[in-house]
Amino acid sequence: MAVPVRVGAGFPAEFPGCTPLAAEAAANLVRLVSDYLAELARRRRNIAPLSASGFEALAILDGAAEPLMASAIAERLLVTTASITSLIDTLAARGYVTRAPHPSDRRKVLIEITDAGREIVDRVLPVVYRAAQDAFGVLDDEQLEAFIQGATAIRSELAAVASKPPPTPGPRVRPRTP
Amino acid sequence: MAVPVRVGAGFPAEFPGCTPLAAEAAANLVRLVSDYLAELARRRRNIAPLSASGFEALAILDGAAEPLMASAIAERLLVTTASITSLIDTLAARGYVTRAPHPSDRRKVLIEITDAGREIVDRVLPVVYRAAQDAFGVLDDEQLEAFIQGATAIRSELAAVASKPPPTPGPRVRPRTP
DNA sequence: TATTGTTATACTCTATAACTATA
DNA sequence: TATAGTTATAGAGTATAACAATA
Repeated sequence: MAVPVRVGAGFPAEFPGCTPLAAEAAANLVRLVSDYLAELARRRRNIAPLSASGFEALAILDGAAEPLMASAIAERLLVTTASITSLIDTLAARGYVTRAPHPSDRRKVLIEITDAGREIVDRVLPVVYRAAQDAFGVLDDEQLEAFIQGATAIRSELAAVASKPPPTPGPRVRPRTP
Repeated sequence: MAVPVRVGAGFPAEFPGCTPLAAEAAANLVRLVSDYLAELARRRRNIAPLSASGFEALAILDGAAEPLMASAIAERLLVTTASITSLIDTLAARGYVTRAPHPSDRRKVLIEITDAGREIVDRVLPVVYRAAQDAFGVLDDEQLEAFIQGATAIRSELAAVASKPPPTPGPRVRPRTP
């Protein structure tokens, strides 16, 4: 039985700018997602020796239902085009994608998923969603909807602060050590 | 304004084993934590050129209030002792920790945080908790407590399934593409 | 023999910068 | 000049395996 991550009694004195509940919610969610992603990786490992980005790129290509430019995949994965090149190299070497020239603009390369690649997606997606159900299915619909709404509200706030310079909070009030 | 990640209308037919809300809650929380960690990394970058593991190791040493064995840090960070060696190398090169021989067992090495290391912790912790407050402070206490309890319940379930062999879910019912 | 830590090595992921070839 | 992609290079992070020193 897992136990919540909690801050100590001295926390409000040490960090007056943050409520214990905000710090605890952040810590518990980071732990949860870390554990969840580890379980996902464990279940995926039996399917193919691909990185999370590799599986995700295949799922993107499968969902697009048409070949995509390398830069389109880079955008969705939030990585540089240079990083995509080596990722595509790996996927192509395993036979999961092919490169084809763009018909009208010869600078561009179209990435197309192969049948073997689609088979990987067909096997991976049920595993991913089975894990989601196994884990998050312990909550009821109302709780899940509250998670979704809460997560969205926090992400909105994060998007707002991400464009500002990082704030310089007040100093830590280091507890005296006896 | 961020928008919730939602699955499509065809989801229940395609993945009968998973409810849309479970899949959506998982996706939204992964996105949230990813965004949150990115914001944390952005704010930490102004303090010292250290990795997340580096900051965490310093915080562990600071919190322990006494020198720790290398293996103790490895345990808490969930990495091998070989990985800790190079992490400690980095921290020692920057003057944030020192290695000292264990007084009675000469196989062991005690890692001690320096004043410079403590200064880093003193500057990093307020930034971390300020970010937690900025982001999670948009929810009220009741919502935050629900997050903490829900995250703990899910982590318990994850701990339970982690020891079992990964399940092999039913096949995906691929939607017909026109 | 078992334990602690280090070294050697390798692999993945990602980034920046310079480059090619188009447009 | 600008764009799409590749190559070259580098660095972080982590792992496994072999090893040395010590218990």
